[in-house]
Amino acid sequence: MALRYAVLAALLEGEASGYELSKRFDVSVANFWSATPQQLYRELDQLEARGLVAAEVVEQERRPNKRVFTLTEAGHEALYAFTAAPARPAAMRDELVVKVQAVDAGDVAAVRAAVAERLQHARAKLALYEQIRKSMLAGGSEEAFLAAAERVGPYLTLLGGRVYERSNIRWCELVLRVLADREHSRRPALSRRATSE
Amino acid sequence: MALRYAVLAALLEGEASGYELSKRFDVSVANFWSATPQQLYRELDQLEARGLVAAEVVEQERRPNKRVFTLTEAGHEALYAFTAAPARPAAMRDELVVKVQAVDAGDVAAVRAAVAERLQHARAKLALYEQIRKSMLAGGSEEAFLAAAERVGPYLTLLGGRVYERSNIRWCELVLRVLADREHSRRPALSRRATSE
DNA sequence: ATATTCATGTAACAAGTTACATGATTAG
DNA sequence: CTAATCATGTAACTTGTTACATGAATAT
Repeated sequence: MALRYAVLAALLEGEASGYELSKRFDVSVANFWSATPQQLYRELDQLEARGLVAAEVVEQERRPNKRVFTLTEAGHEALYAFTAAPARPAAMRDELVVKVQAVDAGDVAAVRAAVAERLQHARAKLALYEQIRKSMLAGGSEEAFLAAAERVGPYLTLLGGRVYERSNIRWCELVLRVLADREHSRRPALSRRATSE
Repeated sequence: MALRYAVLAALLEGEASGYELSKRFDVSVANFWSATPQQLYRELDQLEARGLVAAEVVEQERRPNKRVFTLTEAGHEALYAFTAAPARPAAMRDELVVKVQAVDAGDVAAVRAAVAERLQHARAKLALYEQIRKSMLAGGSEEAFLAAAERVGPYLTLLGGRVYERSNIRWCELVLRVLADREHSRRPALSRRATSE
């Protein structure tokens, strides 16, 4: 269900083609929802069929034609209704955390590498968010921005991404520290079955 | 794929029935993966068919019989291989964030209420994590625990949950502050169409 | 020359959710 | 006596992922 509204919310930022939306929803950028292009094309078709978005084919000269989508009145209403409905708690699902949970029975070096990679990624994302924030504030203060802005939602979710990545960074650093200490203090490479049987 | 390994990782903590696992994976508690009982029963059947877990029917007197699952050698190997494989980045998917993103075109009061609820939930979870942490440390220091513990994975994911809920709390408080300020400074209830058309 | 970007889609599959069904036991 | 806990499952459905396919334009 929520993908539907994420798409409608994304269209609040302005009309877009499926391709353009797929950028806004790209895992490596998205700070409020992520989805693959395939999900978006399917969802957009359904939204159009239900009349929540309107598609207009824009012919391009040197590019394939594109279908540009806009929110309809019904789409606005559906989005409004969504914000008014109760939200269910977010489910925790992160592969990396499973690896860390299983690290004692796993390949410690590989897990450390995966955490290090996540750390790098989190830092890159944080830097990106800071940049976006700067350009949103356009030289002014946060207070000024919030007082003047028509829309605060995108700014708030941006700050959410910032807070999230920061905590990611803290956790990754902590995990790396602990695993490094472990490797120093424990002589034998931990066998898979060190603790069991 | 990852649910499979999350189940195997959970069984590192000791044998369990489907029902018992469903507690460990309960959304309101899970700090490393969440899943519904139905997913678990299905996954356990598959894992058993592949020989990654072994089921033993335990007959109980005043309770329905239960199937208790344990990791097999093949299960250990599969889990090890999983930790060694590259992880893909976690996708961002949280309904509440979509509501916040759309708050300017939505029911502000309802969104505030939803954020407040999340805040409460995050505080409760944080308190739970602190309690679990305390009982894991068993009166000693973190250093002592890490030096002595056979398994550090569960402790690290617990800290992950702690860091995550803390950032959740910070964000929720921030969002509530901003939305409250907004309501004070803006006289007219924001119509859904205030900025468009 | 080759890779990347723009632009859309189909098909098959894997994962996750919801509703329903059963039935005994224990705690309030 | 009612609700919660223990314990397992089926079926239908919705979401999300992966692989494949097409094809031109631009940047390296």
